[in-house]
Amino acid sequence: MVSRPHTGRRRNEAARRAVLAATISLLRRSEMKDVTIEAIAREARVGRQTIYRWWPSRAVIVLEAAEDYAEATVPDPGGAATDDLRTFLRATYVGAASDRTAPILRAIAAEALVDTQFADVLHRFTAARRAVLRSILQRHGASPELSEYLSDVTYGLLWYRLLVGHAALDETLADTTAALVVEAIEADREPRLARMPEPGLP
Amino acid sequence: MVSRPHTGRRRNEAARRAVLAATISLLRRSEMKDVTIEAIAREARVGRQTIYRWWPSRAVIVLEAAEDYAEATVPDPGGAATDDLRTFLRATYVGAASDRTAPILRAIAAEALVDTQFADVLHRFTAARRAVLRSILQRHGASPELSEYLSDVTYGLLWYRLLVGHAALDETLADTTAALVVEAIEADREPRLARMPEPGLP
Amino acid sequence: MVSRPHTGRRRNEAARRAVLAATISLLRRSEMKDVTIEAIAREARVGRQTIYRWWPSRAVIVLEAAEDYAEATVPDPGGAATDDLRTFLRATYVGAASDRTAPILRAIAAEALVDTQFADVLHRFTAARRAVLRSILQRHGASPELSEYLSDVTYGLLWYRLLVGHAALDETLADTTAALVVEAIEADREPRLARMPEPGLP
Amino acid sequence: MVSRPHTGRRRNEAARRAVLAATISLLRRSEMKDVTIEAIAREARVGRQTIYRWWPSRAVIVLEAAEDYAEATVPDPGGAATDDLRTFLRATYVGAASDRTAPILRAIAAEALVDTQFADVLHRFTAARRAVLRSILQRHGASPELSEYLSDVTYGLLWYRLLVGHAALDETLADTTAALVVEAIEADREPRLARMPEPGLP
DNA sequence: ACGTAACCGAGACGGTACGTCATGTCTTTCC
DNA sequence: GGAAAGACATGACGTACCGTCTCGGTTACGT
Repeated sequence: MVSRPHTGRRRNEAARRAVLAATISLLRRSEMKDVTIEAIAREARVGRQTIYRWWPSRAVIVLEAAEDYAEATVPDPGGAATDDLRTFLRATYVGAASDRTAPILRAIAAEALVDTQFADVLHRFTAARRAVLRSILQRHGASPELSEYLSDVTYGLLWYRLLVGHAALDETLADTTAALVVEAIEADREPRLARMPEPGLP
Repeated sequence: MVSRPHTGRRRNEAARRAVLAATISLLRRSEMKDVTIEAIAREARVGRQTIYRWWPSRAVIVLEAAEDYAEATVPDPGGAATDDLRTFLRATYVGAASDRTAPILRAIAAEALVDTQFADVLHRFTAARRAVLRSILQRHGASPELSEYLSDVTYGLLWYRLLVGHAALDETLADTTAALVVEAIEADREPRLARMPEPGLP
Repeated sequence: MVSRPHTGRRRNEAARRAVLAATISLLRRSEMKDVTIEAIAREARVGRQTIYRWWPSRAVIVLEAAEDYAEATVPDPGGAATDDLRTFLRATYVGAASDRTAPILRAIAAEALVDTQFADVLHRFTAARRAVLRSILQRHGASPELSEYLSDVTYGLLWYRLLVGHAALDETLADTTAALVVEAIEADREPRLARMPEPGLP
Repeated sequence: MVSRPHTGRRRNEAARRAVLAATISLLRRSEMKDVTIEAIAREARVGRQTIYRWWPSRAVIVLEAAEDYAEATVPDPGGAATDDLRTFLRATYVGAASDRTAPILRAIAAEALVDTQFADVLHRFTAARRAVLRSILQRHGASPELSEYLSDVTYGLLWYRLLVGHAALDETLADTTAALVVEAIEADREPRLARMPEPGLP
């Protein structure tokens, strides 16, 4: 006897999309603390149990919403443009800072700081981005170790301004950072001068 | 006529300290989401109303606890050691990453991401740190604009690793960053080569 | 088209009964001021929200508990026995004075005196009882107005002794009151003497 | 050695009067449940501790306020008018029902139902009133036992309407009750007819 | 006149109950 | 068997009073 491949109603794609859309919408309109599962279900006109059936936590909803959103709005993340570091950084910074995206990134960070199980969601999320940047940097001549470090520097700047909000994330910043990164790669290959002395020595 | 400056029982300093100590203790032992006002009151053996009387929100308790703690454990933040960039960065990174401090910093960031009114608390908190670093960088020869940028880079790295937790915040990282910063200052004064071409141009 | 009559989980009858039983139990064991919603929920092992969902106030819980209890313990309120006034009053007085019932009636009165919204709960509660007595009195020949007055007299005596507690509510009292009432009905129909001398009679 | 009779500041009579006046005022304006010690202190512009120093419970404040008030407003309770039953009942019912007095009587009853130690305050309070009425009834020819019973009937009616509030306490009611009482006294001396049969007998 | 003891107002303290909200689970009915 | 509706126990929220405990300041004796 052939085992039945599936019984019962299939997952309702409309409900899934309604939940993710409601999450994005709430994320933009409200503070994170008001993006409750209750509110998402209300907004999406969906049963609360439907959410619990398909997503293990609010964090994961937010993440999936963010990925869904990223996929829809950044159609070509791995295109030819990424060959050029400056273009990549400009797109990255400006995209992250946009009113549509920033609240989502901030929400993900907030959850990660509050909830352990969501911390590695953020871990994976950022790791994917760093991996892309690392490969670009290596194509620009950076060693694996250096590209690791420099992608932390690059994304650190992004998240820091996102977090603190004291200064803009714009194309100028992207260009400055691109220059810094290129400079660092070159310096790593042919050191300019004597390094700094050890602390405590004259 | 001067109205009476105070009537009635004075604020109990022991209760204040108990609340802050309980907050620090919970911050270290638990996830942020378990650091409820309820839990703080329980831990501090204090009436809940006493907390509401003196602190407007959980965020402010956490901040005050953090400041209280910083004051008690970092007795000399502006000492002679800060003359040396590398020493400063080592102390900053290692101190921030310590098991005692990291949870507090993370808690402050979490609140800032969730609560609008607390966001500028983080703003001021980080501004003070950047100001110190900026003055060090300027003593190392950086222009005001460059020191602004480089302190963002430096603290961005710190907060990024604090946030994502994918890599250590140690002395090696501090040294690498010190080198990057010094390199950037020098490059700003005597550019090494031709800059990168404009994107989109041949 | 008739809209859907109900969706979702039904009200849990066990929870309802548990709340009412807990209320009766607390009413007997404690002073009224200790019969808090908190305590009822604890005693009934029921969520506090469940109580707020179904009852608008503590007063209404107590009323429903009392009615539920009255229904369970006075199984035949409209039976043949009530044809006889004396039997009805004996049952009413002795029942009200019993250790099981008196605390409940006193508790209801206490709340009514303290809380406006509970006052009309007592209003309805007592009105139902007076209505029964009124119909008995009318079967005994009393006019509507007189039966209204006499049922106030009869229940007034009951509540007064319940309130002050200076004398018993027993069968002797019931009999005396039955006699008083019958006397009053007869006197209303054929005045004993020249009360106010009828015009035209000697 | 003779113990010192008193040292230190004397009790502030103004504060005492302010508390009692505030209590009477609140009793009239609010529900009993809003007459909190907090509210009394606020209204009287008096420290809360001053209340706790002199009065053991809210009930006692209410009682003292009531006595204070009665003394001030009912200068001659035992005048010649009490010779006449109807006049006495009219004054009693209308006085009790007045907007100034009813809230106070209700408050006393409420406390008596809730607080055991205050129950006999109500006991004594009502006993004094019944004693007056009893002596009037005996002057109208009632036996001691009958006058006991009839004064319960008379005051029962009063308190019942005060408690339930479903009907007025006015001069008509007083007259009707006076007639009922007179009728009962006469019937007790020369029974009209055969009494009712024992319940349960054929 | 001066000490000192008790009173006064104000108000902080640890508690407890309030009524509301969101959580994650369970149940019912419809599709 | 998926989905919407909605009841369930739980527990934190922020508020109001409770009764107690300081506080400075104010009387009003007794020396």
